[in-house]
Amino acid sequence: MSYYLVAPAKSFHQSENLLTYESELPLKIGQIVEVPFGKNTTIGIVAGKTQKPDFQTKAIARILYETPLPKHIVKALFWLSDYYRCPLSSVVSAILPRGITKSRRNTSSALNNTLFSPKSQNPLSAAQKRAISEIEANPANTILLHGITGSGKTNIYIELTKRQLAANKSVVLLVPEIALTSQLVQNFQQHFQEVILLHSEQTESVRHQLWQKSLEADTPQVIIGPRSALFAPVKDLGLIIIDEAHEPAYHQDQNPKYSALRLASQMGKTILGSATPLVSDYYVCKSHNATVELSELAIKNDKTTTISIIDFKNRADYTRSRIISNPLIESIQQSLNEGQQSLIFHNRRGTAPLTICDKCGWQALCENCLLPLVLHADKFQLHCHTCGRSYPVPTSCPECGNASIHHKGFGTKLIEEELTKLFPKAKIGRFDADTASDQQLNKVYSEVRTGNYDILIGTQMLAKGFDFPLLSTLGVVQADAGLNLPDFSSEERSYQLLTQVIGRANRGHQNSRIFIQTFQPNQEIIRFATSGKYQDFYNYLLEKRRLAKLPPYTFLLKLSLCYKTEKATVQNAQKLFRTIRQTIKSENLNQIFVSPPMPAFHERERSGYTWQIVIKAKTRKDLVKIFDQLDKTSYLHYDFDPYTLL
DNA sequence: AGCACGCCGACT
DNA sequence: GTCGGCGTGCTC
Repeated sequence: MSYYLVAPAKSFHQSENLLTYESELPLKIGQIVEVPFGKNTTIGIVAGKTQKPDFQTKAIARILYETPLPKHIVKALFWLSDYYRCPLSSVVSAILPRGITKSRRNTSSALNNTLFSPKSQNPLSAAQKRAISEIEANPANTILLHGITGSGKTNIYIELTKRQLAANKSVVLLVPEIALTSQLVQNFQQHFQEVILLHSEQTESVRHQLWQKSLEADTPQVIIGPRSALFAPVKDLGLIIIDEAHEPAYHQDQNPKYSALRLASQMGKTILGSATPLVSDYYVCKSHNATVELSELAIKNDKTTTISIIDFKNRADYTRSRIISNPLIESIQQSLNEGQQSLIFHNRRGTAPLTICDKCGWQALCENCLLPLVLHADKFQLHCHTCGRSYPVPTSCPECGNASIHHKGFGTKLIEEELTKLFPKAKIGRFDADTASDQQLNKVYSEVRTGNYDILIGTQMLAKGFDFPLLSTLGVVQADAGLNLPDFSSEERSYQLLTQVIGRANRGHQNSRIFIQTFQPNQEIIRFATSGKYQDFYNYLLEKRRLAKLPPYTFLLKLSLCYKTEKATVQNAQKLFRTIRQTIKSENLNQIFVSPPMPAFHERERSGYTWQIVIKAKTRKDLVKIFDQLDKTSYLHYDFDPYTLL
């Protein structure tokens, strides 16, 4: 009889806790087994052999797969639960596909998701060749490929992948969202026969079968998918490529909370591709001499682009419309006359984001979240964009009874109304989460591309990955929207978004005119994004981070407490705060900065009250030390290296 | 984490 | 009483 340590998919809070089971058959590390657990059974991953313990053991029920998980996946299992202090069970559940115990009927058509149509690769430019040899010569494990939009990062990914396959190694390519990057996906499918595409619209059965296919394959694989594609059990993982590595989609915000960038770096050689890297990632890679710059356009471009910044406060520019400036209107007209497209970008859905009473100051808030409700005039409803509830539009104030209800601010639906009035003959299309929920995202995508539209209105959905060959006018309605959120990453996200939007017009198809409307025309971020100078932005933000003791100069831990009542929340938050201070004192820790408890930005989410405490530390080790001494209850939520503090 | 259990204050 | 909210213990 042998004894094995098993990491179960259920219910253990402490990360080191493995369970011991007995087995007649020999087991291999990484094998997936079904084991008895309490009154039920669960699945688990074999973690190692052990001695007979001094307690009664139960026998392993069965081996689910003969083939064990590859080493890099087993390593990821323990690294994740240790680094992020999350339950081992939550990691096991994330690594294994849903419904792994079920047997699947083989529907091979669903599995053949590749559309291999061999196509010769565009020849590599000199700059691309140089970038590839720099990457290959660099001994660092994680390399940041900093390449502007249109510099041809895709070509580099394809070449690196070819070389890995030739060496019999597998490649995992992470993309933020499959639908929006489908040009990249199509390019890969044209070059590689073995591509396995993973995405959120696949059924449990298809995902399970694709997982099994890569577990049992004996040839190297190319996997394309979202952050969870890192858990594809490929043999001989040679390279992980993370495209648009600055995207928030690479941070999972439910347990196991993790950053796909950090995890990838632990699993193997990693390339981070981005035009606008996160300053923390750039800083870390730079300090390891692991950045590769690609600043030349792949295709020479003789078209001109002009950028005008238009002050929202200068009302003389807004005589024809309250929200679309005269120069932008004139440019749209010119594009219409010349049979070209205009793109109007605004990152706020709905008609109006505030509904208030002018007499008594009452404001329409969601009963659930206490956040402002957004008017959707076409449906004649108020919507909560946080929890999705909808309410009727009040005609008189529920507080004072006066009929002085007003809707303030503007969203994409109001912009659509406005443009329809200004250009009654133009074909106008609005693309945001409201239109995408009706239709499929992919359908929206093809509609935009084949586009019979004269004017496109959209949120950040349209800012990413789309190529508009006919675009000659680009308007950003309010570039400083979202810039002043009380969060350390809001400037960085505004910069990224604005850079991406501007990139839509900079593709060299047409001479194009860009109009940036803003209340803050001299704000640094707006200046850096419109001038396209990443280094200036980087230096500016890095200095701010240093002064504010924020990443990359410190590590962050966000603790939040959520109870049903405000009283319980505040009391427990204060108790938590005292415990933290005591730990710092008794452990004699230095350079730790603890914020006092404060209401979270989304204070009322999950129909409870949330307060939070943020700890900054010079070393991550100290953060872990403090965390490990706290009483863990199900009311305490925690996030190491949080992406935002909201 | 998720579940069972038992304790406690608040309310019909 | 009894119900909702909360703390505690348990899982090889």
